Amino acid sequence: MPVAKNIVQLQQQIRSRYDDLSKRLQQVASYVLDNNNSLAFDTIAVIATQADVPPSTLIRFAKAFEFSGFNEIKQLFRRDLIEETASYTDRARLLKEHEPEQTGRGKPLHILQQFAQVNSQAMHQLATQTSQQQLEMAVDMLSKADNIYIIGLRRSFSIATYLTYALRHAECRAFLIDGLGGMFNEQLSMVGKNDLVLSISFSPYAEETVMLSKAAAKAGAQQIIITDSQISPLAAYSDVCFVVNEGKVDEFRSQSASLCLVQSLAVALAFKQENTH
Amino acid sequence: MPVAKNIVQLQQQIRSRYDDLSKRLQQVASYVLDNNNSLAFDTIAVIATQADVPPSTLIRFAKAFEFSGFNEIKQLFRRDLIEETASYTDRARLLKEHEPEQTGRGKPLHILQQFAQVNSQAMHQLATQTSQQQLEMAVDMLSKADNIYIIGLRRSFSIATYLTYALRHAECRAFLIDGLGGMFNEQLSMVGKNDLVLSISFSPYAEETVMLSKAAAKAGAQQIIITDSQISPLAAYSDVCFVVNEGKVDEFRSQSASLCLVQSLAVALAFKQENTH
DNA sequence: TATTAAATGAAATAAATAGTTCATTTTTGT
DNA sequence: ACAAAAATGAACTATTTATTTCATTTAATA
Repeated sequence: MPVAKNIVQLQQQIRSRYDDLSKRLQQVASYVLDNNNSLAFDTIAVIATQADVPPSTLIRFAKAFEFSGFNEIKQLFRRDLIEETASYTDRARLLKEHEPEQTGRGKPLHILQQFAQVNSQAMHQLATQTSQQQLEMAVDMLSKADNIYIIGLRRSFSIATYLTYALRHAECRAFLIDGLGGMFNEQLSMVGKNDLVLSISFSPYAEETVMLSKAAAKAGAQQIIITDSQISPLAAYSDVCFVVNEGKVDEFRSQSASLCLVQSLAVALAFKQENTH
Repeated sequence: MPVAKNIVQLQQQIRSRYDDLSKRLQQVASYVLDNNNSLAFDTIAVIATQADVPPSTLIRFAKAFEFSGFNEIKQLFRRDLIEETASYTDRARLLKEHEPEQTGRGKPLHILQQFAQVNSQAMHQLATQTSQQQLEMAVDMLSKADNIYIIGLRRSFSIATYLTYALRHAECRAFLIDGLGGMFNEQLSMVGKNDLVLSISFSPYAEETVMLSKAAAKAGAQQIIITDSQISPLAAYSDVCFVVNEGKVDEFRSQSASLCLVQSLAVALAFKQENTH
């Protein structure tokens, strides 16, 4: 019997061997099967107390399943928790540690696989960390605004571009602030009281985006912000602020989660319009 | 100021005092705000490395916020994670059991979850169905081209936009064909023999994109195509053709997989340039 | 720019946590 | 019921992890 590589395997092994274990080891087994969170977080001493066995029994249990110590079992549970909820950064680090030169570092396919992995993770995080309330508020604001001005420069420009396209398809008066013809100021000055500004900006935050945010605040317009950190300079001006944890490969940040968020907003808005007309 | 009793309180305190903190303490602050899971799981040594500060700074940070040590902060995040995962597991179970009206069909969060889900799958598919050979050939062609012309209209415009941005950062002569000022024909006619055209087009295929493809073929330029079907009208002209299977929610197609592909190409190219110079 | 205070980081120390040992108890087979 | 073997638990040791210290650097003040 090989040593278990993840929780599911371990649980299977425990169940299949349960009847052959000694009394104390059964106690441990049943605790291990029922208390995932405790295993991930508590110390051996605490776990031993909870399971009502001496600490050494835990180590014996681990060794009975071919581990070098109980800590390896705890690691298993930790990693599982991380995979369920973790920020992609944690994930990526784990990947790098556990998956050395498989596809070949720097090779295109390897890069693609890393991005795919990291994006997939970021998607999950986005879905779990975004609240219904934020979303509904944002959609509501979008649906009530006279005009919607969208700004996102440099890296964020493509996201802004897409959102503008999508909102137009939801029959919104959406305008992309692109600075075309050097007309940033002219475009910025259009924002009025019943309008809404949606800014997308990641570190390093573009000057113009921050300026628009200020201008919008002054004009009394509502604001939705999509950014990458709680302490983003934009967060201060926002009515609704989405902090998106994008994945990255080496130093290259992905965009996928932001794109997903933006598209979800547009589609949710489309649904809403449909139901109210 | 009383000591924070939970994550939300702590985050508020950090944000409000951020500007008054020293440089290193700000580094820690920003890491603490953005890496919940790392804080729950990693040791001080690991966190210090990730935040790029010495361990002692973490303890100083904790003390600046009235904790007795950094471990108290870690406890805060652990407790929060336990609560969060418990409720997430519950929610996930409920979702599966009551599929229909639980999160609410058409509700923003439900839409976001669906998109996150299908995108995550699409990522996986992309990573497994794309071949090393295609990718390497594409990267090679990109690195050798005199000029790179990129076209993608309507829905694909944002992807084209992003690729242009990314290639410019990899020090490529990349040009976005955007039809600005009604100059499609003028832009198209620039394509020469040693140039490369990268077209992105999904059904329904934009006329201009197909035209460019033909023009490029006539001019003897190389072509990379990103599309959604083997029988796309573009596939015929391509030297390398990526068929991307995007996810969709109801009738709304996602874009994330294409974005991921495009970014991987750009990063792979950047790596290649770096290694050859 | 000289002086002092604040911030920083490397290395040492303290605390905690995990794992080992061995004497004792319990079980098993005859 | 009696070895012999297996299981058990208390106390000990080793290891890892958190915290403190202090010499050095950086920034502020006069």
